[in-house]
Amino acid sequence: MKEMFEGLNKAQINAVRTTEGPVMAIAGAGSGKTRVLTRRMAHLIFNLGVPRQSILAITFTNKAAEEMKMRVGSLLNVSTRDMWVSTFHSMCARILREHIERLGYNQNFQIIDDDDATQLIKLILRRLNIDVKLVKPRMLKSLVMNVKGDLDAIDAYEEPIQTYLRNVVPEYQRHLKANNLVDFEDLLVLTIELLEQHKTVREYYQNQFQYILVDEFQDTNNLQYRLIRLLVGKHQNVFIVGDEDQSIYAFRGANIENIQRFQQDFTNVKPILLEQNYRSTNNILNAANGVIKSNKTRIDKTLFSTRGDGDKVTFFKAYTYRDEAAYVAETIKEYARKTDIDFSDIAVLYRANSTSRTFEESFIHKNIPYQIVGNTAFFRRKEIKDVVAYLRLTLNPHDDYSFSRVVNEPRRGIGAKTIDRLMLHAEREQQSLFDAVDDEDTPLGKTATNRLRAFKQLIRTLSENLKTLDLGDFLEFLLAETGYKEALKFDDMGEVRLENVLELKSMFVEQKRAVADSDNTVLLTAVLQDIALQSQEDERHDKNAVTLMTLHAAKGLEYKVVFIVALEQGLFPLHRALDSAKDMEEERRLMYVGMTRAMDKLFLTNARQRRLFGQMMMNPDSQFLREIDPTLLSVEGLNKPTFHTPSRQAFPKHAMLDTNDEQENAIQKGDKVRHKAFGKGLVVSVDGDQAVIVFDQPHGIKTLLKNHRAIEKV
DNA sequence: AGGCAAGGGGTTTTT
DNA sequence: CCCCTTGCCT
Repeated sequence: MKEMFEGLNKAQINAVRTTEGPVMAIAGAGSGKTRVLTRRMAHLIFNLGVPRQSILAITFTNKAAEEMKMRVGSLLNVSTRDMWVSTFHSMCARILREHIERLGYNQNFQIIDDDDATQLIKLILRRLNIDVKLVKPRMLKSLVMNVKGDLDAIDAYEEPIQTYLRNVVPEYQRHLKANNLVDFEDLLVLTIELLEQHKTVREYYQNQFQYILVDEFQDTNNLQYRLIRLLVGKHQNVFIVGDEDQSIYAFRGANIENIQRFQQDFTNVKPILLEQNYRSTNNILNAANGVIKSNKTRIDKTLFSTRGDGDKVTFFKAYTYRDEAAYVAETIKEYARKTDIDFSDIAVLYRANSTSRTFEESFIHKNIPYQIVGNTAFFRRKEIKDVVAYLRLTLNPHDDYSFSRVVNEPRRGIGAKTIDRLMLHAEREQQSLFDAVDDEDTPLGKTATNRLRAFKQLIRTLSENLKTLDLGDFLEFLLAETGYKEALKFDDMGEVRLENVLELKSMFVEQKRAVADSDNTVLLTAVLQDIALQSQEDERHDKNAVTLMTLHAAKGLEYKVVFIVALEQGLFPLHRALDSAKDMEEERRLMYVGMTRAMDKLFLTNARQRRLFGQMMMNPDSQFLREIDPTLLSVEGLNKPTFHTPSRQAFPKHAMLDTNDEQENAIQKGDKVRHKAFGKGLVVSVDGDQAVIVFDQPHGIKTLLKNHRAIEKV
């Protein structure tokens, strides 16, 4: 149909119509790639008669997948419910749910999240008598994830890490498999294993997926790349969309080189370049282009927009971090008052989650509705994780991980010692904790054994009731029977927590509507899978509120007005990236991603002083600010050239007043000081609240509390 | 068993 | 500043 190409430019139409063979679309920020992807799918289905289930589209988040399905659905007026539009992880879970028994796992496998994986690693480290102070479980966990798909990679690590990995990886995998658990990485690794080892399964999917589309290709990791290669059958109809300038997930194994690899591994790759930006005004775009240009390892491309120049990019430097937050809040209020921009058109982006707090406080203070994406993700809350553990235990009583999580939650007088002993015993006897409880020769006292048996009986009761009750009722039953609900009454946050837990009910209802199967086990497994694979973005609600989130979470989104805050060297870019060219380039791409989220107006802000890790810090401006052509900037606040003439002060005074200046004359490196006892001195360095000061002889070098009243700046 | 306080250590991004 | 561990006390 004609309207399939309506409103598309030449390059976009080309991207939609070039359906056969490998195609690589390089799509700059805001170049309408989502549009291209949805139109391409619609074109395949509607114009070319491709069955809906023959298309596999990979997106970066579940939310993006849902949106894509919805758009295709409304374009064609068909149901897209069972289309294969999903993230890599969801796709893998769907495939594994079908075939995982070939790999020796049970069909009802559960997916554990990162926190759980870290905990498990920690437990294993303890078992192996490795000091968790020497190896951080978190750190080791990410290494384990890195080598999982390719055990030979362990050789490349130095000692003692190599030995740790050699010992921990097999143990960790054994634990997961024994408990019928898979982690995020397993979803990919096991699917690859399945497809590589089972020709019939591989050919089945290769035949099914006649057309494969992959979004955000620059952020695929090596396993995901391998998966794509396995799935692309003889037809070679694979369409990738990416932009190396927006690759921001290297820490998670994303490999930009996959873009080059793609061109080598597939023959006759047709390149398509989408350079017209439909999102931002030229001032914003040029500012962003200026920043990204400093990256050496990239192919130069220049986005252009026909949206006009628009406003200049505003850079505001505040005195303190609170001033900065007050400025942002004030500015937002002004927008809301003077323009037709809604709160939901505005986003505040930062490098690290911890930055959000100050802004949150300021928004509360100024009555600005806001929502924070990600911070304490719903599904990572304790109460949710507890109930999920109960639900998992109900489905599989031999899930030791869930068992130990809730055996004493709420308190049942089963302490750490008891659990530890039980675990060791179970380990020796090669059985689950659930089974070990009934053993005659456990090294446990009578009281402990009785309490454990009562818990075991509780799990049995839950399992039985799951068969008969409606899922919603079952949840209520569980909360009552386990005593969890009762315990919440004594919790300060109990009411909210109970509400959170009961939200699961609506997920049950939804799942029931989506899945024809009414078997509770199947439904519950599906809900638990959704919970495990839910991403931060997926939980965004679209109420009329300013959105606060990390730059990473902003990927793929756009807002009329965007603030990028805390632009200080050391914070963004992060100090740990400063001495690595590679990391710096990734930071810069992150900045680029952030800037290109803005449609109409971009604010860049920072503060001279910031409270960080409990200390006052003074950091210079982020170097990214210097990488922007000054003619595109409108400078306000402390750096404003005319700042000292109050009449021309662009920013409301109250933004500056609404703060407590904690130390107007904080001592810095290079300052000359006078000490009551030691006389004149020169500050050579400042570390937290301490300063190293060189005094005249005979006193010499001293480290002193910099704010002490004995010291004064001269 | 469990609660509480003190102390130490680390601070990024997340499917 | 916050999280986790540890050790002491009940």
